[in-house]
Amino acid sequence: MDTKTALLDSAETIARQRGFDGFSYADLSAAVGIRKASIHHHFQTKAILGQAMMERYRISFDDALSEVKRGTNSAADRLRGYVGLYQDALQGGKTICLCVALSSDRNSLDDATLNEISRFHAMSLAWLETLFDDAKSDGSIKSVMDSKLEAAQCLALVEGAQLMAHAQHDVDVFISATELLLARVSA
Amino acid sequence: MDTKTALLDSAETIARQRGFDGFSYADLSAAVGIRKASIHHHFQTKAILGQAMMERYRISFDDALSEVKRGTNSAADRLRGYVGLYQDALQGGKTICLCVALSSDRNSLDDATLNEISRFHAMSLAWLETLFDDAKSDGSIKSVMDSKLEAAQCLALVEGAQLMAHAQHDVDVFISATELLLARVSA
DNA sequence: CCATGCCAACCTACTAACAGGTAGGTTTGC
DNA sequence: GCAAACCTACCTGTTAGTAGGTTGGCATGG
Repeated sequence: MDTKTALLDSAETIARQRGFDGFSYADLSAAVGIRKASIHHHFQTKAILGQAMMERYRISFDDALSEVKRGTNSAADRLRGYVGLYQDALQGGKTICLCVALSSDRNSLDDATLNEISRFHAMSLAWLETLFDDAKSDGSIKSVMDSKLEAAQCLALVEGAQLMAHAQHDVDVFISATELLLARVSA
Repeated sequence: MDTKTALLDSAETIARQRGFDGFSYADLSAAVGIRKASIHHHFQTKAILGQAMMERYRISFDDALSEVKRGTNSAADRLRGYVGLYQDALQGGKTICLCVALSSDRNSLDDATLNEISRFHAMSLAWLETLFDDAKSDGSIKSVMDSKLEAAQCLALVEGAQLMAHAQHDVDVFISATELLLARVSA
């Protein structure tokens, strides 16, 4: 496999378990099998690696969202798919969404990476807003209020649920926290 | 002021801005005005300091919750007070709840501190569950479902809203994310 | 077809800064 | 005179990052 991709893969895996400050070039070196110094050949600084990692994550998450949209018919199903993405990302409580993981260590990130996080949020909010707009039309989600606010609430909820579930290494925490949201569609 | 208290104050302030990995004994030394080595006289290890910090935070938050309960008459007012606590803790987006801050760096925490985080969650959930139980009686919050689930959802929401608001250093993100929750009481 | 040059990819060996923590001595106030 | 509180000076390990050399494959020109 391409070394650069392997580095991004390992960095993402560890970052999603331990945060941005939680992985070092030494960790990556061990995981990928090249010397620490050689990593700098692919990513000159950790900041550059961080940005590349977050950018790739945002794009692949965007793809996943498109996939959810393509594979569902109602807004309700789409919401189930969305929450499912976050639940899957938990992997039993051991890992979290990269965006949540990096948000925590915001002080060690450079502006470019922070900007990627903002773009991730904006992308998610726009996707959710469309979802709730559609829900108003197809009536598949109960008592939808302002779509923008529904989107903001929904994103904060899944991110917070992930954070808590990860803190306790228990996916049930996530399930409980999102149950009422999903109850608005499954009744 | 008591040096030990000053150390806890500084540690909490920095931890709430930058996380547990985000502050060092050197930082505390500079903030409090004693030498790095002297800090070990008060807190032998950083793990001990972390636990003491989280324990103190949990207790003082418990007090704040009691205060909210004492100062309000309806479940609705209590919920407003609760969300207000989290919004105040943001201080414009610069700091977050210590529990959210430490949850992020869970891998650098020892078991005692993780346990404090669990106790914080349990305490919050119990308090919120009572709140929603009372809301069912006094009818001051719209369409309350299962109280346990409402509590889990509410806690995840405010923690997630804090995380996002902090990531973007913008308190409005918190306000948007919690607006619909508060709309259930202010209508 | 082979010599030359070139460059990406990797290496060893190092640095300066910083982390948490320790050993052991000094100050200060009851 | 004793102990809590603080100090200087140090240690070991880890961090991101750098300097500079080696390797191996590919393209070009004779």
